[in-house]
Amino acid sequence: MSRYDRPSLTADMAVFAILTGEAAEEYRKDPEQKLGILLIKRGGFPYKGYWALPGGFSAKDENLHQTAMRELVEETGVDTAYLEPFGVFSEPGRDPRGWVVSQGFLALVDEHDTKVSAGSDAGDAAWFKVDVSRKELKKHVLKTKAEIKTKYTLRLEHRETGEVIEAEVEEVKTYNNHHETVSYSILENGLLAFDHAEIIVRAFMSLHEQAADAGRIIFDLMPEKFTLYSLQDAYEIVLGEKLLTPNFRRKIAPYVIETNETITGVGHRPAKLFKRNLDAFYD
Amino acid sequence: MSRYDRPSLTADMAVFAILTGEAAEEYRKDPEQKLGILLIKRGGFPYKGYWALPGGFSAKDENLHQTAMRELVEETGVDTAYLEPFGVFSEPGRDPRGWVVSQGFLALVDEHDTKVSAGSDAGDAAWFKVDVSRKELKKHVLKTKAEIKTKYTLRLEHRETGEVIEAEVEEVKTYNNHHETVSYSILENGLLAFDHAEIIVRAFMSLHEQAADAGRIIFDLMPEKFTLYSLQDAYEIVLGEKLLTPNFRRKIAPYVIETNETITGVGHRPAKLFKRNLDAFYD
DNA sequence: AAAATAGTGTCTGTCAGACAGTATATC
DNA sequence: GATATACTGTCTGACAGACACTATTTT
Repeated sequence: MSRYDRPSLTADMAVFAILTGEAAEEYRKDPEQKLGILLIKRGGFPYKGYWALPGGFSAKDENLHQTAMRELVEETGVDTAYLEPFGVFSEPGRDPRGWVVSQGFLALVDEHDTKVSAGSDAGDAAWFKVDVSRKELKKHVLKTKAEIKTKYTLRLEHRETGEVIEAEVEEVKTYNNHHETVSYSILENGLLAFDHAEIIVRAFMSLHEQAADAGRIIFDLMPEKFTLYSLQDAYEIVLGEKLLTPNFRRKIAPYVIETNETITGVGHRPAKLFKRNLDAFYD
Repeated sequence: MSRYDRPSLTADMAVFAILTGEAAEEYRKDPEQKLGILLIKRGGFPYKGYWALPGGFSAKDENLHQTAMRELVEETGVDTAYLEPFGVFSEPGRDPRGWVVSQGFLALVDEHDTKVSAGSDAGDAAWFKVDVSRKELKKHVLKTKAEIKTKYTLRLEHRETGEVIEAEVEEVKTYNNHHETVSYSILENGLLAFDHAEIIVRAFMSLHEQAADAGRIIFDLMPEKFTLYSLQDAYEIVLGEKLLTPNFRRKIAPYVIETNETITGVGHRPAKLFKRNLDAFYD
C-alpha cells in the first residue's frame, strides 16, 4: 500500500438557491427571480483573488457526505439542505498544489435560511446569478465513430457589485463502437479558481437534468410556504424555458397542499400560499 | 496541505454482461439469458478467499476514468466498454488496511468480447449470475420527518461451479424538513469482500434506473448484431419485468436498423438480425 | 402437422400541450 | 376602471398498454 502516492481528498459544493430580486422599479410588477450560486473569494494562493466553490478537505474519520455537510454548515449556517454527489474531479494537474481529487456536491438551499447576509462586510462569500447557455458546436459522424462537441458558456454576476465572470467549458461526447464516452475541458476560466468552471457547469447540468426528469428536486430550492407562481418560476429558471400555467399546475398538483394563507402587499390579486405534500414525495 | 492525512484512491468496477445459458435441455427452446457480473477471488489478505470487484489503485498521473479503463483492459481484455462512474464509497473503516476511498464504475460489456474464458484454469476471475430483489421494510412518517427502509437481497451464482453468495443491503431514505438523504448499510456480506455488496447493489440500481429512463444503455450489453427478442430479453432482465412485444418494438424501432441476415440453427422460425441505428443515439 | 418463436395491426385510455376564458386584489 | 396577476375548463393529438391476429422455420 505505502508504495503508492496518495491524493488529498476534498468535497467541493455547488450551492444553488433562488435569488429574489430587489423590489421592482415598475410600481406593481413582481420582482424577478434568478438562480444563484454561492462563491468564495480566495484569500490565499494559488488563485488568490479568484472565486471558488466552497469546500474543504476530508478527514480520515468522516465520509465525503459528512465532509460536505460540515463545510455547508460552516459557509451558510444551513444544516438541512438537499445534498447530493454528482461527479468526481480527478484530472491530473487540476490543482497546482499537487494531487487533489474532489467530489462535487450539488447543494440546494432556500436562500432565506442562509446566513450569507446580503452585502455583508467585504465578506468573501457572495451570491452570483447564474446563466448557462448551451451551443452545439459540431457533429462529426463516421461509420463506427462519432464526436459531438457542445460549448457551455457560463455567466456569473455578483449579486451586489454586479461583477461579471464569464467562463467556457467544452463537452465532447465520443461514440466509439457505439459506446459513449464524455469528457470536458475548460476553454476559458474567467476569474474562477482551479477547474471550478467545469464543476459549476456540470453541477448545473445535473440540476437541470433532475428537474427535467422527476421535477421534485425543485422543491428543495423553495421555502416552506410558496405560491404556485414562484414554484413555476423556479422550474422555468432551472429548465430554461417558459411553461404553460394550467399544465404546470396540473402536473404538480399532487405534490402541494393549499394553505389558507395568501401573500400580501403585492399591488394586485394576492396568490394563495401552498406547502409541500410530504406524502407524495415518498414514492 | 501536508498536515492532512491522505487516503488511498481506488476504482472498483461492476462489470455487467448478459450471460447466454447453455443449450437448453428441451430440444427446441431458446437458451435462457441472465445478467452476469464479473468477480475476482482474492488471493491475499484481507478477505482472502472472498470475492471482490475488479479494481485497483489510481496513480498520480491519471484520472479515475483512466484508472478504471486500465483495470478493465487488464481483467477482461475489453477496451471499448460503456464505463461510467456511479458513486463514491468513502465510509471510514470500509477497508481494514486503512483509509481507502473508492470510485465505483459501472461497466457494460458484451460477454463475447471478453477473454474471461468459460471454465478457465482455476481462474480467479468468474462470471456470476446476478439477482437483486427489493423489499420495502417500513415507512415511518411523522409531521416533518419520514424514514423509509428498503432491503435489497443480492444473490450471486457462480456460472460454472454454481457456488452461491447471498448478501443483504439496507437502504434508508430520510426526509428531514422535506430534504431527502439516502444512506446504505450492509446487513449481510456473504462471501463478498469489503463493502462490495453495497457497491454491487448500487451499481445494479444505477443500471436499472438508467434502463428505465432512457433505455438506450441496454445496447451496451449487446453484441454488434442482435435479434429484437434478445434485446427485449436484456431489457426484461434489467428491468425485472416482462414487456409486451409489439409495444417494445414500437419503442425501440428508431434505434435499430434491420440487416438482411438472420440467426441460424434454432429449431424454429429464425429471427432477423438488427444493428444499432447510430444516428438515433446522438440525441 | 406440431412446436416454437417471429412479427404486425389496431383499439383504447391517459396525459401533456395549447388556448380561451373568468376572477380578484391594488392603485 | 385600469392594471397586473391569479386561477380554471376543455379541446386535441401523441403515445403507451393491451390484445388479437398472422407468418415462417425446424422437427
